Amino acid sequence: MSPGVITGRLLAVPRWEPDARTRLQEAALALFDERGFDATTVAEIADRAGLTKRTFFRYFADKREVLFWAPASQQDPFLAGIAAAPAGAMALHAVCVGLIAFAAGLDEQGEVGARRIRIVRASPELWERQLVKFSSLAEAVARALRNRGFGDPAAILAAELGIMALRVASGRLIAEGNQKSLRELVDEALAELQAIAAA
Amino acid sequence: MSPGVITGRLLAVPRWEPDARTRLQEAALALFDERGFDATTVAEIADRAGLTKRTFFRYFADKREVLFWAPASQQDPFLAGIAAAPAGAMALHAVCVGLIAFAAGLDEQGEVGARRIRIVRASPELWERQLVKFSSLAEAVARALRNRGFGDPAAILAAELGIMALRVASGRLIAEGNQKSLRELVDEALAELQAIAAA
DNA sequence: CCGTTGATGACACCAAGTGCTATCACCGTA
DNA sequence: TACGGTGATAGCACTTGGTGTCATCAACGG
Repeated sequence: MSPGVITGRLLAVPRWEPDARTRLQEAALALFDERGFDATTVAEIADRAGLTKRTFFRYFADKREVLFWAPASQQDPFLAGIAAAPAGAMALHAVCVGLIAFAAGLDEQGEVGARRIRIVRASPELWERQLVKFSSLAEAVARALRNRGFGDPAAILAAELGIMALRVASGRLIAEGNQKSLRELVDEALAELQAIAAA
Repeated sequence: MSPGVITGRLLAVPRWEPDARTRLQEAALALFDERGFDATTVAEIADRAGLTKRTFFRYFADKREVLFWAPASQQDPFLAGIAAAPAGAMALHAVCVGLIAFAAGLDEQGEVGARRIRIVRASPELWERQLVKFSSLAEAVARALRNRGFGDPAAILAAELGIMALRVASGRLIAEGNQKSLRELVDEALAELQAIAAA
């Protein structure tokens, strides 16, 4: 924050616009929405963001990742919810607490989040990647459960059950045309799950 | 089976060796095992099978599919098991019957099946595709349950629960170094699942 | 004033995947 | 026997995803 820095930032034209990563994500979301994922090339995305193909691949490992990249903090509500669950709770109950907080966080993204989901469901390639994301989220949840002292069959299975509810709920989000929030749908899926598995 | 046909088949050198698809699959399995998935090109696979890259893509939609393609009849034990479950059974019980038959079928593939699983787990790209296969198997199971008259929350969730047990079991198959058969591991996973979800 | 750092551009390159055309054994038929 | 249709393949050009490498040049520190 020295005067020199301020002068440089305010008077000189910066060599590059800031937030390259965000610009790339916005450009990709817009183009995928207009033309579809397959009909959009990486060069076009980079172009709209005022960058080059090579720079795109410095920020995202591949073309699909641009739609999935998120700061690691997006998982925080989930993991915090697990950590905050009452001490004597069962593993699955801790997962429910975290999952509901997580779903509420996604609901807050509003229209951008909904467009994202629609684009992902429209492309088999993107849906494939979405499944990977669900799967690694399940692994993160299982780790969080182990940190709370749960043993291994319980930790893995409770994590997978929670993510399964999330997957089912996000499937219904499209089918039901946004009548309900993701949070409500997750609630429903969890309740149905208990009813079926207990039988 | 006319004489003309037999003469042609026995005396003339056939223009192409038969079973191109199988040859491609065997070549791919061998090369992936030797060098790994990434270090193997489609041209090399086709070459070892005595074909060309272009022909490879006539049989398989992409490089990964060569490891996953299977005659649709491989799912038959699963679906038949669901159809054969006792009339009054709950959805999840029908899924258990089919799932165990399916796992037993995979166990019969022996060493080839085990190599396949090892190769798939070694490559993130292939694991991504495996998740898709699990997911579409879940959809097929849900359809079979609907055909038996189960309603929709129950059909989808029971199907997902069964596939989840399969996924967990196949994960342990690697971790435990083939001590147990997939069928045994599926049994265990299903039992643990009930214990956790019922709580 | 000078050397370092870091984000970017520029370029060449490889491999996946596709569209199109040519080939030629096989098969049925006149 | 001759002839035309069929189907699996080769061959080739082309687009695109993705990577390795080097050059550039503002900002920063001494």
